[in-house]
Amino acid sequence: MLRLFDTAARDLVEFVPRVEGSVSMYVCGPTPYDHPHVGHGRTVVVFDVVRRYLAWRGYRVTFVSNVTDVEDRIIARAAERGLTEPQLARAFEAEHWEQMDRLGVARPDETPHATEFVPQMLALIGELIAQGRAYVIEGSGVYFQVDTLASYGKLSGRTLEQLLDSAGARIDIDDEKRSPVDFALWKAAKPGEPAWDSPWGRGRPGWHIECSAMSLEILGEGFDIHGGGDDLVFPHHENEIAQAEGAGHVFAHYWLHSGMVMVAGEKMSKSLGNFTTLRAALNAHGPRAFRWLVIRNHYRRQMEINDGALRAAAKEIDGFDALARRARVAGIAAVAPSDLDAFRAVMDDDFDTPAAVAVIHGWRREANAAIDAAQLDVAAARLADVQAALGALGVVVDDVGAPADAPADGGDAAVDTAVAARNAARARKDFAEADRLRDELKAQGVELEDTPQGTIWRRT
RNA sequence: GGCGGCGUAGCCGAGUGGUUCAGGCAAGGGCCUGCAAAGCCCCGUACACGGGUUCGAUUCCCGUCGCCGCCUCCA
Repeated sequence: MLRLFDTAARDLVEFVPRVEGSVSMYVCGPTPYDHPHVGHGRTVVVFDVVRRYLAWRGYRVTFVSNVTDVEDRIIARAAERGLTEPQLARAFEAEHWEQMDRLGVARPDETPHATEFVPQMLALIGELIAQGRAYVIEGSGVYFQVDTLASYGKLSGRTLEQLLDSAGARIDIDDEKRSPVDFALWKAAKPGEPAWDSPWGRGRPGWHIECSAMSLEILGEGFDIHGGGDDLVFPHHENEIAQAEGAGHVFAHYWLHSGMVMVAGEKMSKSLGNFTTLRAALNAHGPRAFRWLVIRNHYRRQMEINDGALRAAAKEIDGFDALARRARVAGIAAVAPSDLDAFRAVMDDDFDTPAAVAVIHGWRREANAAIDAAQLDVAAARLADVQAALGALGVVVDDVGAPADAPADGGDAAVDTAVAARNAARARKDFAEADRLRDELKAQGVELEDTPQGTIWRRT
């Protein structure tokens, strides 16, 4: 039985999909107005792991993740840079996919762009007006009237009264809105802004409407899982629910939220300016170290991502590579995994990847010990378990090190020659010469290992 | 002010009412090796603080302190 922590229920609940054997999930994707940072990287990896695990567990997964390519921040940033909104959005979206590819994040089955779903949004807004849950302010836009929906606040655990209490202090009160907590579904166009025709005048969508419209359009009524970063619970996801259910639709059944990335104890955010770009982090320590660090932490907890943590994660990955390497050298053949129950049990418990890490490390040690003891059949079985579990988490193990992390620059033949020369020196007990050659190679980024089956090398 | 989360050995980080326990990284000892590297073995009685419940609490309850998130754009 797979259990997950549903934000709306505020508890662990059994996962029962809408259609047996299938999972439909929607995860809020980027608003591409700036470089992706490591916080985005974490969220995307978290849901990639969820997706992969569900698929590994036998579900047919339909994974949708949007791009909100029309939004206030894009308009503002494009104006600053003297670019058109599409130019800016496309450039940052391209960077987003580039980094996700490096991380081994599987592309979504569908990637709806807000600008391509304006008709669906207009239809949803029309339904809300027809239901009496939205109103028009001439020259300003269309607003959702929060007090028409008794259940408003159910996801984030707030009441209308609580929201109104804090609204006075926190929200700029727009005199025209019927209530400060009402939010925009459609914003009237200002000169020079991107705009579409609508029954309520030219304008553009409000921030939340695109996700309601696109998720329902693509995945249909009552789709299974909606995910995103923790900071989207309110107002974004709360408002998505209001828009969908206010118009009479059945929205997502389960809500998954991933914890924030912290920097020295503070949330990483663009407004604080304390962010590390994803590109820089991946360049410094490699994408596998990043993914592993994310996996080492439970997805709902806040976590720190920094150089020290990434370095430690990289070392663990090295250990898996080393196992694959010595398995190859020992001539171990691939076999089917045999004992994945422990892995499945912890993963079924709200995707407890840190516990899964412990399980995998146990197998790694057993595999190594079996190689030491020349019990190759045992080693092969444990190795298969390690690789199967890592594969379910999207972690690639490479027995020659990580070419994606450290691009080979050729020169293999020269290395082989040097290795042969060193072994010749060793054979005649000229260890000074042997060590000199080894040091020379090390200076070139090549490390040697002498094994019972001969010397192997890898680039560091 | 409202809602929520967290405080676990040097660091990171799971978990549980009770004989042995996460796991990783770092440090130390040993085996292996010409020396290394890789690997294996050994080694740390930690659970913020104060009460309470209990035969017994790190784990349950209450309180205190500290940190963090959301309530505003935010992954």
